[in-house]
Amino acid sequence: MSISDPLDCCTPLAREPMSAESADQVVPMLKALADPVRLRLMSMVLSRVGAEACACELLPAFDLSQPTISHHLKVLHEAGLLDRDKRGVWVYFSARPEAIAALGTLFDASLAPA
Amino acid sequence: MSISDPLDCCTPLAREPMSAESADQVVPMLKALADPVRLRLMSMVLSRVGAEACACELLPAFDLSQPTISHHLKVLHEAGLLDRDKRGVWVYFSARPEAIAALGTLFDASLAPA
DNA sequence: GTCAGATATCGACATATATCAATATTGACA
DNA sequence: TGTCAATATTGATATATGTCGATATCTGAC
Repeated sequence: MSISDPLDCCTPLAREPMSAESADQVVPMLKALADPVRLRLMSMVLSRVGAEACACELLPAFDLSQPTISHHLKVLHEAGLLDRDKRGVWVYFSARPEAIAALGTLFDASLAPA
Repeated sequence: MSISDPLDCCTPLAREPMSAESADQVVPMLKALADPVRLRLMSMVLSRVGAEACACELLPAFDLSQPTISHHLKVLHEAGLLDRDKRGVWVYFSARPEAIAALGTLFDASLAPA
């Protein structure tokens, strides 16, 4: 499974009209975050020291089934937003700083034309 | 129709675990941008001087029907990302800088815990 | 008032998605 | 080997969404 590299895709939206190809690269990340559960999962992981959290800690924060949380974590992983590391029985997810940085760049308004 | 105010909803994802209520406020904006056509529309508007563009200029950039583009612009408007101004027969859409700024803040990685 | 052009709405359809229950897989350990 | 606990996958279902054609609405010009 190929995880897209978020680094070479993101210039500020205001810099120039985004091409269809660039949009297709960024949209999967935005789609992944455009869900309240996944946005909170991402925030929970990012808030941890080291930006890493065990799936076993994330699950009880939601009133959702284990398969549903597992599905959402998979979506975030496949979008390139979370790395997955299995240690024994537990799985740890860590945020990919480049992905967050890329989105920060995307919405950087400083380059907007006057 | 009430357009959500994007200003009072966005702290960096990494600052603290986002509440369900905050997520529900931000997600509509992310949903609106999580589509390649809408992301490009937003970029096209933001790239213009004054961050404003006529619908008549946006339509021919896509190989899509006029109702489809009109629908996408409406989604961006209802998400609070675009303002709508009818001048005569033409409709001009302008970006709401606060909305972009709010998203920039959301993905500001500078506050991530070590 | 009538016409033409710009934009919006409606209704329909195909596809995508969020969720769950049931089940499978994986790994630690007795 | 067998069991238990953590996680993933599967299959099903209800809902949301992107798109179009047809039509409606709005506005300026004649």
